[in-house]
Amino acid sequence: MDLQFFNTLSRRIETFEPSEPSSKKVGLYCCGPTVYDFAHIGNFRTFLFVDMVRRFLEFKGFEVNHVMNITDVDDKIIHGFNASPEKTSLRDYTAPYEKAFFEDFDQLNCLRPTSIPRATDYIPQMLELIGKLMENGIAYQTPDGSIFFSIQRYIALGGKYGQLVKINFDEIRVGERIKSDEYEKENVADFVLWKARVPSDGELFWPSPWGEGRPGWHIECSAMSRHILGKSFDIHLGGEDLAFPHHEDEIAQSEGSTLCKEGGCKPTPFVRYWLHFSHLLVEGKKMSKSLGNFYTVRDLFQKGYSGREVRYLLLSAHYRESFNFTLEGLNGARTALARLDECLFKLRELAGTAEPPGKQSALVQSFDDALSDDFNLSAGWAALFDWVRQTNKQIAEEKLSPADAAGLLADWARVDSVLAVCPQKKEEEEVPTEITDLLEARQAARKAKDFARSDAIRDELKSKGWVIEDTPKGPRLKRI
RNA sequence: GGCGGGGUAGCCAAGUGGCUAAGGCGGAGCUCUGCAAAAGCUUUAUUCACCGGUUCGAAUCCGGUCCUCGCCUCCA
Repeated sequence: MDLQFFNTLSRRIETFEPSEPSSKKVGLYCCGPTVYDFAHIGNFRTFLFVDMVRRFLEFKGFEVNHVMNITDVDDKIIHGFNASPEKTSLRDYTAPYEKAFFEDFDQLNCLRPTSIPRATDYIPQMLELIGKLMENGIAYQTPDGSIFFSIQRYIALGGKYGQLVKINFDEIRVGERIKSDEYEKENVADFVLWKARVPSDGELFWPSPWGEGRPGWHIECSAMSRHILGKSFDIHLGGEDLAFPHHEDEIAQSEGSTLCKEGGCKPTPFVRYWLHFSHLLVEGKKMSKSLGNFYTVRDLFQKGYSGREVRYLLLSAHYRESFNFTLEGLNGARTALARLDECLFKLRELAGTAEPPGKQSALVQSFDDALSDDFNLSAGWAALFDWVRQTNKQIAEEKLSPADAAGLLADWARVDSVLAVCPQKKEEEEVPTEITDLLEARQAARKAKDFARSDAIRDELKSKGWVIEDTPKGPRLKRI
């Protein structure tokens, strides 16, 4: 089954075809973190979905050029930097947040993007793009020195504004929802490409043909994506809130630069498919610090939850539906994954060193079908858990040969190349001799039918963090 | 005010015209066990916010009502 998903551009589900079908190469861009604070679980819902999309494209045999930018200059960063006691360099200020972001990123088992450009490394490319827009007469300078994008002139030259969101300019309530801007732009919806230097910026500014200043927010993504992926690429993803104005403005800047000032040129389409991810609710409410339902990923790690548990939960629902994140749900994730682990453990035990037969089970097919249908992860998980139940049954009935088990494990590996919830590294820690001694003592007590003593030892082990399961093959220790 | 999502079991969540309304958590029952288990199996919505309508047939389509969330401002 071909991959199909909802394209915000057409507002309908489309079959995905890369621009170069023969090469199977896919260019993918996602707006990355703004490094001024630790990323919260809402941010990571998006990054997790991006990772899932990338992994599934690879599962489908595509070769993905995955670009994720780092926004390391914006209002919040500038304010934070100027308020910080040691103003060494902007990079020194953002580096710890960037580092923390990737620690979280790795914990959640996200694959590193192919390229991770930083905004401040692409100022020349941004200036070049702004220059092109100035040349086309689409951008203009205000008396304070800032450069704005003129939506009116962009449209006059043949550009399309409002590709992602239907905009009715007459209905935008000026002053009520849109703050009257400190800059003197010609039109309400015009947006800034270059912000002229102001005293509060301190020492943070870059030179430009139009005076000292710093880039507007939207221009970085246009400049970086164009530089790395080209004027036109396949998929752009991000949170739903970014559709307007950020993504819309990216389109305007990028396509505007491909117009010609005399008019009559057709714009080169910026992106062929847009994917937007819905937001998260936490305990039924919008996440906010004042409500006390605001979690960074590290908060959850500190509460003892693992990356794979967070990953499972955040990836358990459909990407276009808002998802209600709860701690109760996270506990549920733990139980569900433990059941999966149990099944895999038994399969590994059974498979030993046997070779898989090489034929694919129904699991991979139904998983593929589920995700191919607009990334229906819920259906994907359902397929997986159906498989777990069936597998458990077959194990219990001793119907599986080692080769069968190896085959099932191979199918699982295929599915997990997308889900990525397999325990990272080898989490199987060494069992301390103290614990194995206790286990042996308990076995001796059981053999002597001294059950009071054996149960006491079991309780002691539990208090030390180990639980015993008596299986037909003997006792098994599990870490709590 | 404009635009766009939702309302499915105790909770989370698929399904968008027709087999028994997925799956996960929780609960219940059972099995293995000396007893247990964070082990396994089974079970758990005559019903899909409400009211009308279309249809042989609707959770799914149409009209209305109520509730809820998001975007239009920095925002995943």
